[in-house]
Amino acid sequence: MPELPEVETTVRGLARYLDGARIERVVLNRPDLRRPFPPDLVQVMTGARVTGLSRRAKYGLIHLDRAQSVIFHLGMSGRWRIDPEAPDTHDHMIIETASNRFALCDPRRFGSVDMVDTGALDAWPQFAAMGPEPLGPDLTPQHLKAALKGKTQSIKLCLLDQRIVAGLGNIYVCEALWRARIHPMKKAGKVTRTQLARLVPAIRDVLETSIRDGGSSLRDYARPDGELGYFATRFDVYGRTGEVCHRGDGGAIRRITQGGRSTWYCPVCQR
DNA sequence: CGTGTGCCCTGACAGC
DNA sequence: TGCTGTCAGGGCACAC
Repeated sequence: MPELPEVETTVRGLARYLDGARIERVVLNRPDLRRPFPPDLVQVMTGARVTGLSRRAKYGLIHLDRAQSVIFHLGMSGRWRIDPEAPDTHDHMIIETASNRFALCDPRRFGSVDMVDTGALDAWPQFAAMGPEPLGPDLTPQHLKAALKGKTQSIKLCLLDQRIVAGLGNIYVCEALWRARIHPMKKAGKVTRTQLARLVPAIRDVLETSIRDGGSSLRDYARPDGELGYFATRFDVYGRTGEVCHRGDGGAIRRITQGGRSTWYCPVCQR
């Protein structure tokens, strides 16, 4: 169930075992996920040393000493299992080092694995079109004002657009809009400067809080059974249909559909 | 161009 | 117990 905080947690967890290690064996249990696996993936990875791991938006990157980076996306249901005790039907890619085994498990197969020249990562089409990292210095109220100018689409759908901000998903858009007290149906071009000034720190805070919670579950990540422990955040709106707003305004959380996906919000405090 | 819709896939759960 | 329908944290192709 990966959004940015889960991908960040995953990358940090993987790095503890994989960074600096030599990949001894790679096994693909099927030819593809969303896309076919790169044809030379196994050949390039086998024998390579991992020089580092990083994250861009919801993508995790495994950098190799062969000027190539393996880029994984966890889709809706992907996760890495470290040292699993038993195989899973949906373990699609297995990586082995001298000390560990890593299984990329993704039942719905909405994820992907790509391989790109490390020097050309910024030019990789999926990255080239992306907006700023929400936790980086380039996400500012000014950036949002310019990117949303004239947009008649709802602010909710615009924030899910990776070209405007890279890495926000359904949960954290709902949560950030609640924190910033912005109605999800509001036309993006009409969101005020005052609201945008609240929205930027709201986005940062909710992501940072979740990463901290995810970070606390890194202990679970390293459990002998290899199960990935997801953070357990208490959401303010996500999935809370009919429950009372945590702001104390007496509002009942409402669920609507936008772009075919659910949105939750408080009709009292979000305007 | 911007915007809206449907689909990719499996599993969990509610209701009958 | 099994069936059916709905929904799920994402992204893309396609139609207008």
